[in-house]
Amino acid sequence: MPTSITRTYSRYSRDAAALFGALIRQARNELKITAQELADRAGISRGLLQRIEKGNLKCEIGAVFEVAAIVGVKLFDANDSTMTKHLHQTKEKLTLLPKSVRKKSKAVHDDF
Amino acid sequence: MPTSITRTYSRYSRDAAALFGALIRQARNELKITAQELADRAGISRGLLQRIEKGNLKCEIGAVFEVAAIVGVKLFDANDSTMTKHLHQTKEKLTLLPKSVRKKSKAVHDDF
DNA sequence: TAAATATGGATCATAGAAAGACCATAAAAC
DNA sequence: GTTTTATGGTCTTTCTATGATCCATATTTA
Repeated sequence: MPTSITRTYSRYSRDAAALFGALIRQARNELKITAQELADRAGISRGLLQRIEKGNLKCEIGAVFEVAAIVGVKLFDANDSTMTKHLHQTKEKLTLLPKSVRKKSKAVHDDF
Repeated sequence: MPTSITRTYSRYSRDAAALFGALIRQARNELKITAQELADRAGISRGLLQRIEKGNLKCEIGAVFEVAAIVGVKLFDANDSTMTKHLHQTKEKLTLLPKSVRKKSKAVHDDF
């Protein structure tokens, strides 16, 4: 076997993903929609949704975010501390937020 | 071209990933470590770190969480509202958290 | 200034994630 | 009870994200 690349994950990453998945599943159950329906709405397969809800770390983050957004589990809520805490300090991030579009001074340095 | 499956993402997912990547980059700059060094520590390539910092949604969530944890950008902080808010309501999630390990009543229904 | 280092981006091969079946069991609905 | 329906898991194929390597441009250091 030619060097299979087994990635290691920290405890924190595993816990975070597991909890995030559990939140999604809980929200889905409260909404009373089936796994198949949620998967369809997110544009993913039911199998992938299963892995997301189990906290599998080898899922693309886009799929996870989509599912989470649909059922209403959002990491980044406008009035939530997790993000806003970090937000008020820097200027770099302003270019990223949809609301405040800054005009660049001279050349294009940001590629977002 | 035989039907490439182009996935679509919601506005929210794109913004969340972009902001998350920006937070990582900001934290890395404040720590004054190079992209290569952070990538090495996370066990990923520099190219992947670049994409994470740019908010690319097609990255595995495990890699994103690892990087975030290293530089100290944590979605799920113990005393942070984003997670704890949802946490105090359900019992299902308790099996997931490292601290509170419940003993199952009879058979093994949970596979975590 | 020049030399060294860091970053952005592009290309390519491949390990592996995702889709799409499948089946078995579990849970609802009847 | 029976009949749907939902879920968990496995397997195979398709597709793509990742790592590696390259180069160009910034940025830093001497």
